[in-house]
Amino acid sequence: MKEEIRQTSCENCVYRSWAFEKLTNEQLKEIDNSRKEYFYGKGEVVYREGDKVEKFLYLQKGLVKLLKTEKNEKEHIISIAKPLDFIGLLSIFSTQQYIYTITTVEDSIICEVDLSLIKKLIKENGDFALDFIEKMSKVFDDVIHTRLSISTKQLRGRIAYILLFFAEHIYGHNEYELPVSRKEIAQLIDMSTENVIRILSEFRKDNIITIEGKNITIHDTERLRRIYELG
Amino acid sequence: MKEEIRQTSCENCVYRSWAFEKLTNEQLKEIDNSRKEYFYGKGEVVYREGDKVEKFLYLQKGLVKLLKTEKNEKEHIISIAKPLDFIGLLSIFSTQQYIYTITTVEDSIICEVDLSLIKKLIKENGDFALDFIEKMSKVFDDVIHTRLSISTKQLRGRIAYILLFFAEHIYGHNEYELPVSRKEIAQLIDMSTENVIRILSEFRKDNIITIEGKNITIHDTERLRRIYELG
DNA sequence: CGCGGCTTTGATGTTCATCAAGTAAAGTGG
DNA sequence: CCACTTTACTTGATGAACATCAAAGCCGCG
Repeated sequence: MKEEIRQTSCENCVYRSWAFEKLTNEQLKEIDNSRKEYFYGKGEVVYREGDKVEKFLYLQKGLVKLLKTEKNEKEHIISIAKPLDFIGLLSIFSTQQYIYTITTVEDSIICEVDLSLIKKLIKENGDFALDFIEKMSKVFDDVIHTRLSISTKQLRGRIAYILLFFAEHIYGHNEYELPVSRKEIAQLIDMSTENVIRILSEFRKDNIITIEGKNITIHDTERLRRIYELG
Repeated sequence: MKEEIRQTSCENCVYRSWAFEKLTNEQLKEIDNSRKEYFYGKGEVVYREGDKVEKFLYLQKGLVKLLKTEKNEKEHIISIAKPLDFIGLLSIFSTQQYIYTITTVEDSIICEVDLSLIKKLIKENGDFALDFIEKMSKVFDDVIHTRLSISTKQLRGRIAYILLFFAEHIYGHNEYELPVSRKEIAQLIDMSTENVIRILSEFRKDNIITIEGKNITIHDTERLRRIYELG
């Protein structure tokens, strides 16, 4: 279901005013020429652990997850990325191979640019390079902050976190359709699927949220935030 | 006990052949001029959460820890850095203030360079910029990999990890003096101090290690590695 | 319509933090 | 240098938090 498409040009892309802000028009054109744009249906694998890193990827639309398979076969979700998050960036500059698997969790559009071109532009354009470093730094900070938030909290706090994460970071609404299964939530925040369900039910009984299948409505954001902060 | 010293020049520094490999002699001289070198005794605070970020730091000698204080007052160690690890790097390019506290765990020598100078050199020297990005990427990968290893394992696996970490990553010997207290180990790998002690004792009873106060000797590396890998 | 995956709830057992209490080691002031 | 205080270390006992197991309903899909 992966298929190449070409809807927009780089000039009008949201990334223009973000990652590629510092590029000259010439340089942006180079990107646009090297670039391939792909549509992926929900649940498709974009790259697999061990695949060779040759492309710089960015998510134009949709939602993806980065996951790692443990030695004991368990899958573990590192992070969920939306457009304007770098994806796959965690390793592309330091290893030859992907160390995470990237999978879509919603229909997505992903652009690929030759990594060698990005490297060339970093060398050529100092402002771009510095901007790039600053954005990398921010992304990494976020990931580490998140992992730390999760690992130091107990289950109720983690569920509160993930509910707020989708509401505030991903959708910007208190009412949304969960793009992931209960099991995926469990993999993301280090707990068992059963307990994800149990605690969601608790929150429902306490009138903090409403659940109808995948549809979540948060009624009491403040209370949820307190639960998150107190762990 | 912090005091300014000046032992070496950048030209002979180990960093020369690492972070600053791609700089010209001219540029390296700029670094050397801007640079201040400090000695810190064991246990001193280098920077505190909330301090303004103005300097790029690197550890020339010694060992430091990065820690974060939770809302509930608990301290949590993010990572332990040795020379050639970037320190404080996790945030210096994305925030105005340190989001971690940096403390020495052994006597250390730390160099400071104006961050604005590093930024200037990144803009001027593309090879340096790219090299810098690659090294950042690697450091971040390591931190994330470590956090993930720790959070998905149970206590025995975590203790095995930390014992191997010091043996292989920090000291390169199976016999070493622990630079941190049991409590600090607990803060680093998310468990209670009591259980750190209990599991160390178990490993001793099983003849995997010998403990004499702070002195650790690993007898059965392979068994430790199995414990680490199986969780 | 039946099969497999997702969801839900209850019951059970394990892992782990916490509490308590005591010993050893390491600073601190006179 | 010794009494004193504090901090680090250690072991056992208890209970809470959580994973795991089991069983059943639900839903989408071939």
